[in-house]
Amino acid sequence: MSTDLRDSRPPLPASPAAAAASTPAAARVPVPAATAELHDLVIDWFGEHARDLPWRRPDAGAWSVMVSEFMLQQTPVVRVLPVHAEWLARWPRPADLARESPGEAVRAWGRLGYPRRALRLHAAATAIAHQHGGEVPHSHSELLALPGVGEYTAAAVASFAYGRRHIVLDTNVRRVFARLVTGVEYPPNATTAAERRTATALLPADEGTAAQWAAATMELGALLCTARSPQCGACPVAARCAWRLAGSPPHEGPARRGQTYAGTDRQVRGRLLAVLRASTDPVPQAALDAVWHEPVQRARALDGLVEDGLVEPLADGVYRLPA
DNA sequence: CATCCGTGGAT
DNA sequence: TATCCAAGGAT
Repeated sequence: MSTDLRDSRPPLPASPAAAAASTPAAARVPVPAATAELHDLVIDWFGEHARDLPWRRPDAGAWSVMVSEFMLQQTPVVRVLPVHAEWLARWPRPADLARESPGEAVRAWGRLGYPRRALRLHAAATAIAHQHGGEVPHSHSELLALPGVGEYTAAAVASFAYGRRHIVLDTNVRRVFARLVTGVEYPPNATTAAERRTATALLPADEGTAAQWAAATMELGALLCTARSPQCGACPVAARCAWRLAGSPPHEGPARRGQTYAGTDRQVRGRLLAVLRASTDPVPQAALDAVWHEPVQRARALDGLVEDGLVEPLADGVYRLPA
C-alpha cells in the first residue's frame, strides 16, 4: 500500500558500481527512494491484477496457506486448486489430517505428483497437532523444523499466513530479481548467497509492506515475468528492468538439462502408486507386476516406495498404502 | 552441490 | 514429437 516516505530502509538495490564506490551522501540518497517506488509499483500492480486464489482470501487460515504451499511445490496452480479444496473441506484443521492414516493423505493427493509431499504434510500436521497445540507455528524456525518445510516454504507461510517479514525466494521471485536487478534472463540453478543479499536489500522495512512485496513479486513472476515469454509490455517495472535495459540478452551458459521421464524409476513408481491409490483393498503382487514389464526395475521401484513409506508390504506378497 | 522425486499442459 | 517448466525438499 502506501509506503513510508521516510527512508528508514536499508540502502542499495542494484548497481554494484554504486555500492562499491564509497560515494558520500549524494549518490546514496536516490537509492532508497527508488526502492520505495519499486515497492509501490509492484504492490499497486498486485492490487489490480492478483488472482483470487482460495488460500489468499481473507478467511483463509494458516493451515490453508500451508496446504497450498506443499501442493504448489513444483505443481501448477490450476492442478492444485481442486485438490486443495478437497483437502480443506475434508481436513479443516491440522489435527483432522493428523487423525487420518498417512495412506489416506497419499490417496487424496491424487495425481499432483511427488507424493512424498503428502506424507510430509501428514507428518507436519501430526507435529502441529501434538507439539504446537494444533496451530500452525508463526516463527520461521519452528516452521523450518517441520517435515517437508524448507527455506522457501517456511518464509512463505510466515509471510502469507502471518504477515511476517521474510525474504521469499521461490522460482518466480528469483527470476524477477535475476531480470530486474541482475540483468540476466534466468537465475542460477540453485539459490545463492548473492540472491539472498539482493532479496534482503530490496525487502521493505515495514513488516506488512514486506509481506505484500513478497506476494506481489511472486505474482509478477507467475503472471508476467514468466520463464518462456515474459509480457514486458504489461510489466509495471519494465522501465527500470536491468535485463530489458541491457537489450534482453539471452541466457548464457549451458541449458539446464531437462529430466527425461519416460523409462525412469519415477515413471514406474508413479504407475505402481496409481494402482495402490485406486484400491481401498490391499493389492496383490500380480496387479503391480502388470504395470511394468522389466522385473528388475519394477522391483527396485517398489522397494523404493516401501523405503519411502509410501507403500506398506503385508504378508504373502500383498501391498497397500500405509495405514 | 548434484540428484532424485511425478505429472501434465504448453510450445 | 521432444523439450520445457511448474509457489521445492531431502540427501
